[in-house]
Amino acid sequence: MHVDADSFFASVETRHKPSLARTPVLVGGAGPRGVVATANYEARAFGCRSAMPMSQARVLCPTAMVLTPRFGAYAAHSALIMDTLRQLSPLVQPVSLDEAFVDLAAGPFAADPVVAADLARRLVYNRCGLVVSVGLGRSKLIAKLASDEDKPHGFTVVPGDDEDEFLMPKPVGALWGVGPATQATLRTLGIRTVADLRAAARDELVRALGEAAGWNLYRLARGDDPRPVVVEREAKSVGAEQTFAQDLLRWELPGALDAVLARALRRLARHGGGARTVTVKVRLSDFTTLTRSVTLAHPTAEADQLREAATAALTAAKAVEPVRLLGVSLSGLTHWAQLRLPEDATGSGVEDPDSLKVTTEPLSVGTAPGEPLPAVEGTGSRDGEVLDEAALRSFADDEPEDSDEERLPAPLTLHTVAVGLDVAHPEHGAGWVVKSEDGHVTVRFEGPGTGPGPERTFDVRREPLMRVAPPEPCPPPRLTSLAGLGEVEDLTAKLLLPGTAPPTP
DNA sequence: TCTGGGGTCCTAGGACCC
DNA sequence: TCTGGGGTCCTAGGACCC
Repeated sequence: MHVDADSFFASVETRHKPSLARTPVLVGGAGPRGVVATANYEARAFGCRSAMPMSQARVLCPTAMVLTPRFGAYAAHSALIMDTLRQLSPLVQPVSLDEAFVDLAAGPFAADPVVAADLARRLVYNRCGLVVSVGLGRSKLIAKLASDEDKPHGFTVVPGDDEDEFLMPKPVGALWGVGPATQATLRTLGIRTVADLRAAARDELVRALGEAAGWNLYRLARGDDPRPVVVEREAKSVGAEQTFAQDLLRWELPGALDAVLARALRRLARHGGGARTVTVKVRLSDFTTLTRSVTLAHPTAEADQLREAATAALTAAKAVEPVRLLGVSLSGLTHWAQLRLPEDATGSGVEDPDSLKVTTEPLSVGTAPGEPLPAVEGTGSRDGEVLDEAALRSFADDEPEDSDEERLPAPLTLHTVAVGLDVAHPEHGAGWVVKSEDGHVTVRFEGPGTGPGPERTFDVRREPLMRVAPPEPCPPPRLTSLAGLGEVEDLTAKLLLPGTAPPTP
């Protein structure tokens, strides 16, 4: 089963902001260089799409409400959706915040996949008011295409016998892994549909697309997709990047690199352990993109070492100003990290790992490679150079971004205010920022449990407004029925969780 | 209208090793 | 004496996904 929440970010927004129901909503970067992350269906009617420059979307749909993303709220809803799916089978593979594969054969519904799929959409709706599309098939390929088939609120079952009929007419671009470039290449071969693809010779595909992609498409065109549902995968890299509202000049680069690196380091700290390779990405104003990487002799979690490597990589890129984007990616991740060694042992250019081993103390007692390390701090380094949340925060302080980690509640300032954020007023209660204009913030006081609420405008220099955490996911005002699912009703009763109202007939 | 940010995977070339 | 074949690791770029 493949489950996909419909226009996920936008749906969470309208769930929390009842006054926006049935009106166009765009979620994404509201700044000059933002793009649309999600447009709801009302906005799509005007031609707005994901990945479109926000400036363009605003022209297409001037009446749309443009909201800054609230990742905390999306993560909470995502967790609830995934939890719900795990009640149908232990084998759940989240693909992103809003999407997951479920191996129903591994759960109690092995014999009733259709019931499970129906249950999935109803349970998710009743627990948080979000609508999902589900697809059922014998493979990930088919299930994913099936969930795409008639969204929103789709429910498509493709029995094994119908796979060819379902697959053949689809454009090749519908297949996972076939983007614009591959489509263009295939078009030169006269291949537009999966049927065309199936008629192509394997060697021809491999010649045109390379070993991996050619083989892959050859098999997918035949409905041959043995990929299993995998519950957990190790992260291979963590990183951060930022497109600046205005291009940076050369003298601004070191400071900007530090700030981006700080965010990457925070993610590394969350992952636990160290990294061996630092890759710096530079996008120039003409959009040409360069990457330069530095690989260390040993994985490390030390900010100084990683910063040194990042600086070296940036220098190697020989970037010419103006610079539009800077990024830092840390790869070669381990769950353990090399501590700083005495000066004489760490002289640059030490390449032979064995020569270092003698002086290397065990990193953290009782933690083997592969075992997650709770935190890097406190591993015994004396110079305090090991990653430390507080220290890192201190040099990333000037960043208004990263609201996802900010501690809430916090006073709303003109620096942190953005349309869509959750706020609270001591008298009027909880609401969200509708507008912010020269010191005056307009708030609409409503939430997932209220109807459309009233608007009020405040002078934030006088009136105390607090930024608060988003509302918790909660059942919608009207639940959908779980009746009519036959013998499984007993089971569904068991699956209903505390806090979820009983089904209405 | 002027192009986000988090990732994964693949390819090709070069260095290096046996 | 005039050039094999296996492999790994690293780097840069690019395609792709949501």
